[in-house]
Amino acid sequence: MNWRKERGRAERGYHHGNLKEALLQAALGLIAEKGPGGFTFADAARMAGVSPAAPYRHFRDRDELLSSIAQRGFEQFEAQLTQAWDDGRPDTVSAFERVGKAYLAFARHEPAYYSAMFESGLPVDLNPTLLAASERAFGIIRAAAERLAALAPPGVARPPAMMMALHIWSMSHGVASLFGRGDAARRKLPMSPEDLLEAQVLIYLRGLGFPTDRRPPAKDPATPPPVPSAGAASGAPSGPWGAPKK
Amino acid sequence: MNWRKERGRAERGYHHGNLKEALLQAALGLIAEKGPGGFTFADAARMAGVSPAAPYRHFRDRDELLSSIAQRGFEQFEAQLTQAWDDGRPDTVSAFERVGKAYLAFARHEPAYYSAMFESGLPVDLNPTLLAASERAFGIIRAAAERLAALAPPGVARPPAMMMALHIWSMSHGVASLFGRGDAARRKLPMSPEDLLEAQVLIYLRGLGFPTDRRPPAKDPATPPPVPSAGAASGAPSGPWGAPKK
DNA sequence: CAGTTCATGTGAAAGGCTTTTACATGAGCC
DNA sequence: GGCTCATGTAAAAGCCTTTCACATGAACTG
Repeated sequence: MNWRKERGRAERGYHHGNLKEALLQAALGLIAEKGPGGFTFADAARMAGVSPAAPYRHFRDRDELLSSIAQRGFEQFEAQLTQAWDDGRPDTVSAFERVGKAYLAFARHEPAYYSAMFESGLPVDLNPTLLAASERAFGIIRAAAERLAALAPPGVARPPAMMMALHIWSMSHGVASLFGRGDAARRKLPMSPEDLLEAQVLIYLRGLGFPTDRRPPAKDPATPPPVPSAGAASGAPSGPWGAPKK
Repeated sequence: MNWRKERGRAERGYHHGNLKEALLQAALGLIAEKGPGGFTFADAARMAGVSPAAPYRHFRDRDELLSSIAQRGFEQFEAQLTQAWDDGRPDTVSAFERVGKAYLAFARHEPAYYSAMFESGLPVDLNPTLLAASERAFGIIRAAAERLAALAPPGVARPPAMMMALHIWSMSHGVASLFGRGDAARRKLPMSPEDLLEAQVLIYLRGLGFPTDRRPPAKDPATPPPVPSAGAASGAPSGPWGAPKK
């Protein structure tokens, strides 16, 4: 993948040859460890072994670099969600839950992208390219919600898919933002973010009339389906429920 | 309240007299308009009419000022939630929903506090005072959840209150972060954040077995209770549901 | 009331970051 | 070989943060 960086600039020659990419990678690393506010244009340049002015040949300013990272983040995000959704296979409900897990997994494993996308203060709405990428990612959730809504129990009126999608997005984003990051600066939980979100989504779907006590073909015995509303100490590997720990 | 600021420094004399407070207010304004990252220690000093070094007599550094704002924010937040909860009057469910609305109202009307609290990248967990304030605020939600859990329908097993509280917090925070801010840099919605959250919470509660189709004493005819799961074009003043607007 | 003390503010300076501008280098192309 | 243009450099201006020695004056003390 990288084939000619990270060498003393003596061997590098005057031209870097891959600076734009090197800057993006450097910035990604810096954001991961110091947050989107702590990242510095000059630092990225230093890390790539070029002068502080060199990055301006590739990005108008610091914000444009940040936008590029957010852009790329939304693209990867969309790819992850698409893969998780897998067009609803093997069944809509379990694929839907996979999407939720993928959301959390992205926030956890790509904190730098996630920060750039959602916490950098970038005006997403004012950047058409970025906005489009963001909407493509949300589109996956909406498509999934549409398929799910079509499955709504026969008797009841069908829930609006757009609303469902927004609800699912809010839940995922809320859990991810408050508890889902790998970094230390988050709150302690009596259960994993994944379990928290899964229970929440199941309760929500049940509220829409979906039968969620399904325990389908038991295709994966390694992950016992949690009992969302009641059973208390279910499969959660963490501490017991109601311990306030205050 | 303020009684001797905002005058040419000629009249002010050598000592400001109220600098700490003035700095907090200035910072609050700056954060509101430029985000927690855009706010500058020097700007706050200038706005208060003192030299750039003066703030260091009141805050160890820029981060401590930010922490103070977050701290104050959590305190106000707690107060708002407490008032909204009103110890569960007149009935637990409607008080509960008022808490959700108060969460959104805070995010919307106090964007500067909200940013400092949740988006400034401050390590809340590492600041005991801040952590305590944050937990006091969350405590209101937890207390409300506990009262609500106690009301769970008789037949079913009682849902864990802590989990409910975390779910409600996630939903509120997700909606507020994604759609709830007054500033421009957020996404468009086919409905108000308030309606979106209310529907979500109602569906969630129904999923836990609560009867949510209650239409109580109709104490306030001005706000028609939305039909959460179905009826589509309910009382929402915005556009129709399913219009993707893509 | 005079004198002292100490919190609070000032000015200057060091060091870093951002961004611009003129100039240097060399890769790709006749 | 010589041109051209993308890419990098050096230097400089301007702003921010933070520190340090020093100034001011409000409050206390006798």
